[in-house]
Amino acid sequence: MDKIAIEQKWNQQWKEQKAYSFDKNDVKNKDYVLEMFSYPSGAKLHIGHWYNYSLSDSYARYRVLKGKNVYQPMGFDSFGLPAENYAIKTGIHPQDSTLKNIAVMEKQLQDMGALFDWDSEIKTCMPDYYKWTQWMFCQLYKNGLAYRKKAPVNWCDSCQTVLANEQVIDGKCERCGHEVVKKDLTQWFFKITQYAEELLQDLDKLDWPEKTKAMQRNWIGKSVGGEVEFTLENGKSFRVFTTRADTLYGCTYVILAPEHPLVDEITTEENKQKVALYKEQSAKSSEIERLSTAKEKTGVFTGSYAINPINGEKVEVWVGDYVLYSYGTGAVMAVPAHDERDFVFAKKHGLEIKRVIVDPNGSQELPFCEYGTLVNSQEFDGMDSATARVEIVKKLEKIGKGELKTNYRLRDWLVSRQRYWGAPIPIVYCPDCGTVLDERLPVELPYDVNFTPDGESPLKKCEQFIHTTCPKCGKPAIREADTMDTFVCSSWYFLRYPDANNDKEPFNTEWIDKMLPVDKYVGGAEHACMHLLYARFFTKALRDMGYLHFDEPFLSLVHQGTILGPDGNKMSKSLGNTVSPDEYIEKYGSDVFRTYLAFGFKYIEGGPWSDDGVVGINKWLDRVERQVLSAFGDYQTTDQVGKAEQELNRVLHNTISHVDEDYATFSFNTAVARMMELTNALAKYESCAVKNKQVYCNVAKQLVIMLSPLAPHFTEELWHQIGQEGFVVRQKFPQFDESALKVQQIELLVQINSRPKARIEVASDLSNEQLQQTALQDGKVQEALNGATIKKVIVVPNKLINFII
RNA sequence: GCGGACGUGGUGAAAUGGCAGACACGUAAGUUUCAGACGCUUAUACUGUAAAAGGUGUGCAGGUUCAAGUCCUGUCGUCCGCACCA
Repeated sequence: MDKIAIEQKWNQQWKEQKAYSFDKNDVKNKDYVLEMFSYPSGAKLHIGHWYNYSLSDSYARYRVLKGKNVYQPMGFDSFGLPAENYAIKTGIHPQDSTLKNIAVMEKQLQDMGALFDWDSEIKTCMPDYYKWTQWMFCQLYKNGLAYRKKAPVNWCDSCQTVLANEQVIDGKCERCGHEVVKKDLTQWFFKITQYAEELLQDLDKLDWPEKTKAMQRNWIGKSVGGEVEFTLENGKSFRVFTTRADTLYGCTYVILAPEHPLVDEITTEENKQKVALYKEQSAKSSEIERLSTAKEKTGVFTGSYAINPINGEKVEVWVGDYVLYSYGTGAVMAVPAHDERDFVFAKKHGLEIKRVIVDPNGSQELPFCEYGTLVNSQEFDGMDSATARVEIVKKLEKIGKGELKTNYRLRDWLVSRQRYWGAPIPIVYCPDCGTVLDERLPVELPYDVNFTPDGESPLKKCEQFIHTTCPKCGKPAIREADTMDTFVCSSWYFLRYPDANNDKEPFNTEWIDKMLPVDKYVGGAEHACMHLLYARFFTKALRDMGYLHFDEPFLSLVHQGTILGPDGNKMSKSLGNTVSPDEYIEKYGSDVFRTYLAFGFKYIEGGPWSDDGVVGINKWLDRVERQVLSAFGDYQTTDQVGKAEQELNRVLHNTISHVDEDYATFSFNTAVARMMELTNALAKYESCAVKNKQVYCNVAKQLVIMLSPLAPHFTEELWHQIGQEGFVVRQKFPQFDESALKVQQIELLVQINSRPKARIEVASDLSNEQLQQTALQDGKVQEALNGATIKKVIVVPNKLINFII
């Protein structure tokens, strides 16, 4: 068979005759299989795309064979920085390059032979989509989940622009290598922190890789503790957050972050210069430097004192940049005896170190950071740390100096970008009405814009865009010039797919309540704390607004592994280790390539590219073709079902049960191995002089069906060559018959003291006693036993018998 | 430092606690062919032997078990994520 020539034929016939399409009238039986949509940055599909999309499609096809009504959409995440940067470099407009890339990728994805539902295709850069992305912004704004505030962001002085976090690599600009600094700018945020607890709790409900769940837990970073109020001499007060209130009696000083607003207020005259200098220095140092654990702990004394509320002791107030203003309260109580950082700091600056916890193991060493028993803590002496960390806060609560408190490391999501190629933020600034939401959607992104970076949003210089009228009062007003992070677009696309052509609303609530959640989501692990977290946040926020009625978007998640370059490094143009799928597709066709990707790697692990096995897969498919055609050819037949037929059937059903499970768990490599075994069994049966046509043809047919998820064109062609009706995708996955696995004779391993000694042929239905008798009669066994006394006999049915002597 | 995963032939990799290396690639020999390609057959962990028998083998060291790649403890190494989060 010319595997390449038949591809176009079947792609066309499938399309024309609607070989498969999702049935909207059978939603109860729906199976929403989704792959993370792609970013059309390059012109063509790379190996990673093939690995993700073709094998997820194999899973989808498997589910169809299992009788599910599979919905598998496809689209493009088409806003974003790469297209804009490409435009800056070449002058080609991002929209032109993006749409051109999409056209090529669409063609390739169609040729792949996947079951994508093209009727619900999405392109996030088109107004009919981003209109609703803007609508999402409006809903979040109206519900207090979108707000604007001044915040430090990544700034590259050389490119004169703000950078996304992803663009900052080791503290440097990805594009020019210039050091990135923090700059205070007024930015838009989404209040994801409001959902921190639920985002954490609901992870337990999800069938996701443990690692991904762990990463999200870590990212959300819940810590339970208490806030303690310290009063200053001037009467003002501030709070610190601590998870170790049990060590409060050991607090010998407190530290404020340099950005803490109280710093200037409380610094005494003689310390002013020193503190100002320190603040300036820490502001200048890069984030990387400041957060480095290796960095020396620096700080200066403000000259002021605060009162420890638990014992009235006067402690020094310091400023130190190892305290982060963005976490907790931006202030920390220092307990040098029981915290490593405070210990180092106290040693360096000659501050008091006071032990209040004793090591249950008796060690005198400091710092001691574990739980222990309290000392020097008045009425709490003798109490264990776990109890005291709660009891001490409770006491403070009574005197109004503290409360139990839970903190999260998760920060609100900064969504504004000073960039052109994104969805405009639907906000208008009116001289009279102030900040006004603009619900005259879409707020269209203008085409003619000078997007050369100069430190300002490109849209700011676009007169026709920036000048508008106030939606409230109608007077002239100015538009927000920032666009939204592309992660906003991808935070809800899975909700749009099932209702992609709805021009009245982003989606119909009743309909997506039936279509969602996604049953199987497949995509890279790199999105663990970004896309996957944002999408969960959107789902919960929309649920609370009443637009949908489920809690989680993706019930089950699979990460495909990464295909690396042949040298074991990540494929990249700069390393020159990229491998193009095209040459393989041209030489062998997409089916061989898909099947090789299935067989050559453990799906969830990936690994370095090697094409050693491609030829082998090509050979195997040729073998399959020969065997299947041979089964439907001419030979001497019989109606008898003898040993050979039983054996062929046994292998068939063994294959069915394994392949079924393997497809379900994305273990494509072992599924192929089992089908190779079946092919070998067919070859063996072929050599029989007289054959049972019915048995033989049936096995061949079932093999074609089982193979079809991996090699759809090839199996379709075979299916018709052997005179079968209808399309393969409309067949049923073979039914497993356990009784076919039974054989009359089995080979039993005889062990003596767990050492293998002999193998004997026995009937499979013997009782344990009969087995034992049979085994003992065997010459080799007798020889090995040599008359010894048998103490114990262990029988593993159909496998082995073990004599302990 | 914290969290997650992994460690098996020349290579990709298999193994519900039950014969480690399935299935392939590669390699070697044979066969088919005018020849090559393709196909087919056989062999292929290490050691040992004329051949057997035997012995040793899943990073390392222990443990549980009749039986451990698999379970437990410790240890070394690799990869990934987070990291001054109070």
